[in-house]
Amino acid sequence: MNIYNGEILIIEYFVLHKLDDDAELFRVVMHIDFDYFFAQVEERENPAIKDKPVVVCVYSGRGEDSGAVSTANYIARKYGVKSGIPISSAKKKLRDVESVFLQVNHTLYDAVSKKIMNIIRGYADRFEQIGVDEAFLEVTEQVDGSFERARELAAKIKKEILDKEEITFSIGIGPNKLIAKIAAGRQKPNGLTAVRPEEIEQFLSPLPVRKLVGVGVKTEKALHRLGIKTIGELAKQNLDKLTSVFGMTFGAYLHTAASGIDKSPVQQRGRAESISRITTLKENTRDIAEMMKQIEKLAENVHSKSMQQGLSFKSVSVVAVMEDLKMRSRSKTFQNPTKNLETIKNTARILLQQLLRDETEKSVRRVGIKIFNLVHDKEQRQLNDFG
DNA sequence: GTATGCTTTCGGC
DNA sequence: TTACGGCCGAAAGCATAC
Repeated sequence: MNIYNGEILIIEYFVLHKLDDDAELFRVVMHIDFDYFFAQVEERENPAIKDKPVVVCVYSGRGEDSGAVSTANYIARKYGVKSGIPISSAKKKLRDVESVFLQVNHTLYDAVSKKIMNIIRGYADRFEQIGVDEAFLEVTEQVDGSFERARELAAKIKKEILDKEEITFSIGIGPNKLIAKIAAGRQKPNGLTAVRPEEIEQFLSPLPVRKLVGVGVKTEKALHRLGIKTIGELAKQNLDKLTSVFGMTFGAYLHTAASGIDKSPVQQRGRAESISRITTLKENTRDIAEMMKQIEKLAENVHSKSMQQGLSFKSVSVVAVMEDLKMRSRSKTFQNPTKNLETIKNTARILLQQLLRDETEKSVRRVGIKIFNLVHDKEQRQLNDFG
């Protein structure tokens, strides 16, 4: 959802008024969130590890325990192990416990995810997959607008996936995506939470403003300065005050979102918006030739993926993670889409030179590359036909 | 001042 | 030596146009 898009706001405004006239018109949306997915799949593959902490890791290849935690099961989480922390500190937290550390196996997780998604999709009027372990289902027609039937459907889906794939997940049900997503997060793992339209206010009002899509650290701080901490407090603000602080578009968005209003449709996602690869260097360096060796490999990787999917790209970006783990990036956008591998490599070299010219002190730990502003072959031909 | 769109950084998983 | 992945989309930052 692009909340800055005026067109969407106008549509929302229209639908709102339509709703006033026709009150029984509301949706039933389900959000499904697989529980600690990677670690859960590993437990399924080897049930013997189920009663121990399971930590799925990405090893960087630098030293024995260099790398970060991708996911951990709930037993490991009790010891403070969670996604993103260094493997070494996870081991420290678990030093007194018999635990299982595994390397990520994306091929396996992708295959399991695909099977499950294909089953779930069958129960939705419309289906929107978010990454490998989340999905929104529009089920209004499936359940004829009944939240009771939506609950039954959710239980049925849970049972079927447990029987067929031995995977559990948490489900949230609400009148829109915003509510369904927050609801899914309330009871985890293996939860089922439904919020009916008449329950929206009591459900949302005690929650921190940060839970709203569109509210990041900066907006949260700004709201705190105004004495607004909860969604309920935000909903009580008058529209003029919010728009005077946050601007017309964003202020109006905050106002409606805090009231639990979200008209963004459940929509089949198209192609990914970007394709990227990143890798950790064997040693920190400022030697461009050394980094380019890696970047060329990444470029070939990204390029072949884009070719498989029939995509051209208009933009290339290079990212460097410096020795202090701060991230720096530079990008370039072309006039016309291309699918040329050499364009990626040449552009990457120039961008990397630029980046190092601006960042003169630190050496580089990781390098990565990204193509974006992707154009599907068919769309491109159409554009050309009409252009 | 406000809306828009592009670039860079952040943050969730 | 305190010390960490890889991917994605969202959020923040910034430039430009009106």
